[in-house]
Amino acid sequence: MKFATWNINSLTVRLPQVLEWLANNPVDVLALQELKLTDDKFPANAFTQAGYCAQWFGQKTYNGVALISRSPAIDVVKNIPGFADDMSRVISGTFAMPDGQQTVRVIGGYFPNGQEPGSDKFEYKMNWLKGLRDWVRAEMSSHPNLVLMGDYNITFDDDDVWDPVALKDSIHCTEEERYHLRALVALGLHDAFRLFEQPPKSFSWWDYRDAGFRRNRGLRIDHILISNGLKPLASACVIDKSPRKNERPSDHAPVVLTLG
DNA sequence: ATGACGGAAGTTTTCCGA
Repeated sequence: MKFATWNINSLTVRLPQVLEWLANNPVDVLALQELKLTDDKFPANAFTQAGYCAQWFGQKTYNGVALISRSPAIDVVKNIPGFADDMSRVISGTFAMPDGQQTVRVIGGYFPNGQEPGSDKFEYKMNWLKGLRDWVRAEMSSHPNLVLMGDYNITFDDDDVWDPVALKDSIHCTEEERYHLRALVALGLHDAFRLFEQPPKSFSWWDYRDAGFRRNRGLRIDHILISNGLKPLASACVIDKSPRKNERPSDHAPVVLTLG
């Protein structure tokens, strides 16, 4: 099985790139973030014609998430039960596994940016992370096979940061954010990317400004966390920079996990 | 210290992202 997550920064702009990427990279479930469109504008037919099912949860201008999948999702939930939120940031669904017996619960998330430590948006990010964790804990108790993937907007450590000295304690790199990320892992999850040897300075996002990608000035903030039940099946996890060759790329690259 | 790039809304400028 293959799982992927990709913040595409406007599905309206990036739909052709998503379809091309799916044609070249068949996956079982692709989580998308930052659709930046309302539900009525979601291009469901384009995915159907490409042979994929889709579940989506959009919003005007900002946010918006979707799960694109080979087989249909069941038990789809939008946002975090128990955490009131007027932003569309989370979508989850359950999918059959190849053995036809087991299922896997997949949660796709667009974590809050947080803007700046000390800001109202940072406080919202912390509250959101606590709400997410309480819900994921409950989900894991009923789903031993669970994938939590998306744009986390948090780095794990200095290895995820192009200039850890200059960016120390700045947004995505604060100890408070990293505490919440470690607390998610402590539920019994694993950073799939670090289960494998990786090139140094591996990033999933680069600032559009100042030639960030060309100079590899980036952050690793898009993650795939997998439960203990799935860890023995993991065989590869990579960041795919190939969509950056497009004329108008997203500022994020897809992260792809292979099980089996 | 600031802006840089890109998208959206919506009108020449602002908000926001990371």
